[in-house]
Formats: sequence, structure tokens, C-alpha cells
Amino acid sequence: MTQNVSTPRRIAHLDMDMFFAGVELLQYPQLRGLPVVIGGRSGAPEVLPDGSLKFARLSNYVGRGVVTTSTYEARALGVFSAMGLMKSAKLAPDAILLPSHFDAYKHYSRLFKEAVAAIAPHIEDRGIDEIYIDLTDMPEADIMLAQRIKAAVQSATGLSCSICIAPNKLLAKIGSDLDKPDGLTLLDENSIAIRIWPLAVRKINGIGPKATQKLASLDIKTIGELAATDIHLLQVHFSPSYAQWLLDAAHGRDERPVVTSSEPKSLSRETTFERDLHARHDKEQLGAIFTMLCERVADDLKRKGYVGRTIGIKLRYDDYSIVTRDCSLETPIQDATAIRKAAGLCLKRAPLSQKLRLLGVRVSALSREGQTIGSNEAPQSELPFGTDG
DNA sequence: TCTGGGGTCCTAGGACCC
DNA sequence: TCTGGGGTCCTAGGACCC
Repeated sequence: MTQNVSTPRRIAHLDMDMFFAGVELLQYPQLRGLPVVIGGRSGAPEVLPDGSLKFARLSNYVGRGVVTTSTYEARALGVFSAMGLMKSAKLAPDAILLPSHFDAYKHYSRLFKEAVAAIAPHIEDRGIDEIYIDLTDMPEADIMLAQRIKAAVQSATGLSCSICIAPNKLLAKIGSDLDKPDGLTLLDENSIAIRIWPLAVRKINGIGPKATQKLASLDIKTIGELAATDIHLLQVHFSPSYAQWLLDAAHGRDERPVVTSSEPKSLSRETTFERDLHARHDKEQLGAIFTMLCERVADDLKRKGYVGRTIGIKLRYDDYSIVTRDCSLETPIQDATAIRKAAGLCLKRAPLSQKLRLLGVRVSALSREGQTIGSNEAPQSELPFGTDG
């Protein structure tokens, strides 16, 4: 790749505002302005005799679901993504609870990505509600471009988004969160000290709860404090490469390209049970769930056109500890029966005396269906320089 | 009143090969 | 055959992201 060193890149990060909730509000506009939470496995709103809809309230929720997304009104009450619904019911009992409609979200995801692609085609998919866009080769000024993209997304979906244009992905990602919702942020090298350094280290994509806690124990709380830290101190507490990455990130350095296409590495299906199950006591129920998961993952492979050679299982016990087991086969497989057989052997190698909360099945080492077995990579020439050793 | 489901990448030890 | 070194593959766990 040839990159002109004198020309800085222009990378945008675009993030849809409370995406799932936004899609739901398109269908139920009467809920605008109310605290609304998406999550759980609840049913659709009940239709009353007069034709109006009766929405479920969070206070009536019983189960193990979590919040997938919440509206800003619900967030104001302390209800955020990944929070247990039982806990959020304590904080916002009167909030409306809606089930997820993934097909609708995928539809709107496609709409907003197509709208952006019509303007700027160099797009990296980062899941259902966000993308990176490489705008380096676009002649238009940043602010005009950002406004045009936002307008196109709004017009295609009826939804708002937040966008930041910056010299790299790391800064663009941080920036798109600075002015949410409906944000438009421009960052350059000079903005790092002013706008980035005062932020908490947790704002960096790649610094999670564990690293944040470790850094706090070193009295490093802001990105600026991290940027001023001696690499040797970081190397004592983190792996060498992560220590270097932390320092680079804090200085806003990031050379990662915008990657416009990629192949999946694994496909999996997992489920949390309504109540904890025991391998022997609940053998039949567990067996049926296990088979269903294998069928679902086999179906995913078939639909997407992949086969896989490594089959694995995941168990979460009642104490939340996680165990995985996997095994690699000589030839890749796709069908549910073969997956079930291999996964069954994996399961036998896992401890099963403790009650289980979750079971998952995963297929990895994927290759495209129909491709010659084992020829995922270019073949190695034999004995290039004669024998040795 | 415990935290879902779908992913990626990294690390580390052991087996095995030359 | 007392002791290297490089490389790949496999497996398990962990951190992190949306």
C-alpha cells in the first residue's frame, strides 16, 4: 500500500444514535419522549379492544434478560445497555419494555450503510450500527461531507447519527461520542491535547474494565495521564505489546487501515437457560437444547456457505465461571449431526457436576463451502532447499 | 436482583517437526 | 542423548467490542 506521508488521512466514524430504540420508535411514535428499554424475550404489545396498544412495563419483568438499548429518557434514570432487566426495573419501573426485532434492525442497518456508500464507498463495517469511512480521497471539505452523510442517513432511515472526522480510526471513534446525539465532530492533531487528554482512559476503544482498573491502581485516570506515563511502568503491569499500544493510543497514534471486506472466523450459537440445569438431572432438556444449538449453527453455516474443522462448546456454570472445550477434525463439516457428534465429545471432557447456566456451540477454522479440502492457503512447495535437520 | 448473544484478537504451554 | 533453535498447530482462557 502506498500512502503519501505528507497527506494525513481523513477517517470518519459514524455511529447511529440509540439505534435499536430509534427503529422501535419509528414503529411506535407514541412512545417518543418516554423512557423505553429494548431487551428480554417478552412478546409484542397487546392490542386492546379499542385498537390501542398496551405496552409492557419494566416493573412486571421476571427473568434473566438484559437491556439491549435504552432511550435517552431511560438512560437519564440510570438504565444502560447490558444491565439486567430486573435491576433496571428497580431504577425505572414505569419504563416501557419492548422485545428486540433483529430483522428490522438489519433492514435499517442496510439502509443507512447504502446511503453512506452512495456518497463515500470506502466503508468498514463495525457491526449493525456503526461504520468507519475513509474519506481521504474525497475532495469535499470535512464539514460539508459530514453534513451530507448525516442528511443522507436521516433521509434514508428517519434516524439520526453522530459522526466524527479525524486523522485515524482511534480518534474518529472517540470523537463520534463527544457530541451525541446528532453529533458532528472534527478532530485534528491539535485537538488531542485539548479534547482527548481530559477524557477518562475508558473512552479509548480497547481499554475495557480490567485495564481501566489496573491503570487506576497506578493513579492513571485520564488519557493525558496515560500519555505522560513512562513506558517502563506500563511494561511492568501489561504485556509488552499492550503497553506500547496503550501509550500510542493515548497520543492519538493509530495506523490501522479502513478494511472494506473480511471473512468470518467463527460462527456460534449459545443460550442462557430460564433456570440453571444439571447435566444428569436435566439430561433430556439439556440434550434437546444442545441438539437445537447444533442445528442452528449448522443452518448458519449452510446459509452463509461455510464449513468448519474446529468444533467447540462453551459452558457457563451457576457461579458464572466459563469453560470451553474444542477439537479439530481432519476434514471440515457443516451438517448438524456431525457437529452434534463432535461437540458431544467436547462436552464429555468438561466438568459437569456443577449446575449450568449457559450452553453454546461454536464452529471455527472456517473455509468456504465447495473449496478443496485443506487448500485454504497456497500450497507450500516441498523441500525448497533440500533436506536438513 | 446477579450479566444476553454474537463476535475478534492475544497469550501461553505443549506436541511435534526439522 | 544434558540440551539448541525455529516453526506450526492445537487447546484453553481472558479481555474486549457491539
